Amino acid sequence: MSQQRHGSTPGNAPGDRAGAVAAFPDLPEATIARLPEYLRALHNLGDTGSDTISSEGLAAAAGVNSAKLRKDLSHLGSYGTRGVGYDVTLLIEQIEYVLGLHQRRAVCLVGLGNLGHALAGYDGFASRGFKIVALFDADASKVGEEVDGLTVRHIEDLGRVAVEENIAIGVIATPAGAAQAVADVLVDAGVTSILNFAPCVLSVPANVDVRKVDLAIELQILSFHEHRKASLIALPGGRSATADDQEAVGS
Amino acid sequence: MSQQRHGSTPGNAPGDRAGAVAAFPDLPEATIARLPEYLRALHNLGDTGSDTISSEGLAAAAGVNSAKLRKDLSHLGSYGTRGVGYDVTLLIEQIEYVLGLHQRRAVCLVGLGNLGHALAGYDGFASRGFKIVALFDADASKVGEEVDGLTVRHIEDLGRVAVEENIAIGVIATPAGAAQAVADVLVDAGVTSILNFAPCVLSVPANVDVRKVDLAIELQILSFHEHRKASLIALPGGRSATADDQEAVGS
DNA sequence: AGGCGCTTGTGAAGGCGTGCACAAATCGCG
DNA sequence: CGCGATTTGTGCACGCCTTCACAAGCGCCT
Ligand SMILES: NC(=O)c1ccc[n+]([C@@H]2O[C@H](COP(=O)([O-])OP(=O)(O)OC[C@H]3O[C@@H](n4cnc5c(N)ncnc54)[C@H](O)[C@@H]3O)[C@@H](O)[C@H]2O)c1
Ligand SMILES: NC(=O)c1ccc[n+]([C@@H]2O[C@H](COP(=O)([O-])OP(=O)(O)OC[C@H]3O[C@@H](n4cnc5c(N)ncnc54)[C@H](O)[C@@H]3O)[C@@H](O)[C@H]2O)c1
Repeated sequence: MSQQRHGSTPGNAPGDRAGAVAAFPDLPEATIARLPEYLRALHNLGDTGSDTISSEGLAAAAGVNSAKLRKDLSHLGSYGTRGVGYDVTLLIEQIEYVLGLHQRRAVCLVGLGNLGHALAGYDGFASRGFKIVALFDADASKVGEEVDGLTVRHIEDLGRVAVEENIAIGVIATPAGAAQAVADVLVDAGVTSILNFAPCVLSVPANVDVRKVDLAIELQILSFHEHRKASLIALPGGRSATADDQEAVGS
Repeated sequence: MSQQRHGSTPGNAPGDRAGAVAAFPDLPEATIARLPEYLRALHNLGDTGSDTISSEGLAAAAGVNSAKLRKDLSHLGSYGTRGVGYDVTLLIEQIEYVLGLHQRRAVCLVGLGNLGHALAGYDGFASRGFKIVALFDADASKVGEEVDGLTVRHIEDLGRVAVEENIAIGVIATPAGAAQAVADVLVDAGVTSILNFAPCVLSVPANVDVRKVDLAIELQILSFHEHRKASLIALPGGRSATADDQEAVGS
């Protein structure tokens, strides 16, 4: 993960694709994580009339502080007009370009169980710049099954198909025990981004990015806050009179 | 959200439930988010022999820095032995107590579409201290359906059932357009923690915690890194010779 | 043309989180 | 009983991120 900094050429507009292979402003990770939120808010706003949006308005729609929003957007090079706001369509274009959404990314999904089926049928992929191009499973009884227009293939074919379809992102929806093995297969096939739904840590080469979605972690964080809230609040309001350090569910 | 610090009474073991209503060490959010990871790693290690685990070993299993792990654990009050490590079962007990997992939390799920069905059938809830006690949907054709041992109820009944079952956590798996309305219903019913799968921001009172899981955001973050990697790397190794600023998917 | 109100972009300050490096503590063994 | 090996707990420094506050810039109205 080499870093690269360049103070010059701030005008890196989506229009001038000529020298577009050039370097990237190295955005803070925190900013990158928020750009998709801004993008969604912009798309929602796009329908509702106005051509421009103020940082205050967009920040409200995205649920963040307006100063933060301005700083985030300033990192990708000033596309607002003082006294007016940001041009909605231009800003959408700019953010989509930075996120690499100007090209449709090929995604494969591994593991067609409970969760895998839901993901395969999810239209949120296509509507946001991604396309599921292949489904894989190890279970012979699943291979050949047709899911949402795609035929489930055996995981052994992953290496070949990944190259054919130029797959960049792999989604793992297998049990935790199989996840590392699947990750290895994906890495061998040249996939450099992995989204992992299995509750386990994956070890991959440094050039591969892994993000994980763990339902249990989210719930446990919420549980902590419940616990804290219940232990701090004495008994004002609501039905919280029931002591927290007792049974919550019937049995 | 008042803060409270106490240097005394470091022995706040999960055993002495007598004065357990007392204050909480105000843990950093970042630490809280990692505790579930440690817990999972500990459970995995629990089966494999040894009674104690070193910070180095546990850190490796959880995929974090060992210094970070020690600092995290130190926040909940020193349960390790110098020269030896941490007692596995004791540490599990302690973390589970801090996370409020000593009691089983009642969870309800709203929206039994594609994703909702997968979540309802997920065994990762029960195995980690949660219990789905009710399912809700607005679609009359879904109400009455039996899913994984529970009957889908109409969302109008949510208020009543939430009190009956003492529901603390609500999971939203409806389309984005309905999510805010569902959140309002949950809040009115006294639910103070929400896990939101719909791609939208929810506005709730300050005492309600919301966490969101957004697939599209995760993918777009990965997409950004793909874009960056492709624009930085010239053409060494792999099959990355294909220019990034071109088509990725067939059409 | 000039002034006024509005909004962006950013300097600076403060807070939070991370990781190093080491002192303190404990165990096992001779 | 003492010593060395080992591992925890933490002081400290550094960097990232957030937030405030305000100057600079832009458009509109008179
Ligand atoms: N179901 C949910 O709502 C949910 C929610 C959050 C996380 N998860 C996690 O997602 C993962 C999948 O959950 P699920 O409920 O769909 O499980 P599942 O058992 O229903 O499905 C797992 C699928 O993976 C396939 N598989 C197993 N080993 C494989 C391998 N080596 N290569 C390819 N495919 C393989 C199986 O054949 C099966 O089809 C689990 O790790 C689970 O913890 C599930
Ligand atoms: N399917 C996935 O894999 C997936 C992944 C990530 C996020 N999501 C998100 O999760 C949500 C659900 O996705 P889905 O694919 O299951 O959609 P879906 O359309 O299949 O299911 C939505 C369900 O919500 C119910 N519903 C609608 N309005 C309601 C209301 N006011 N009260 C109660 N129930 C109501 C509908 O009757 C339906 O059963 C969406 O917001 C989607 O963006 C889905």
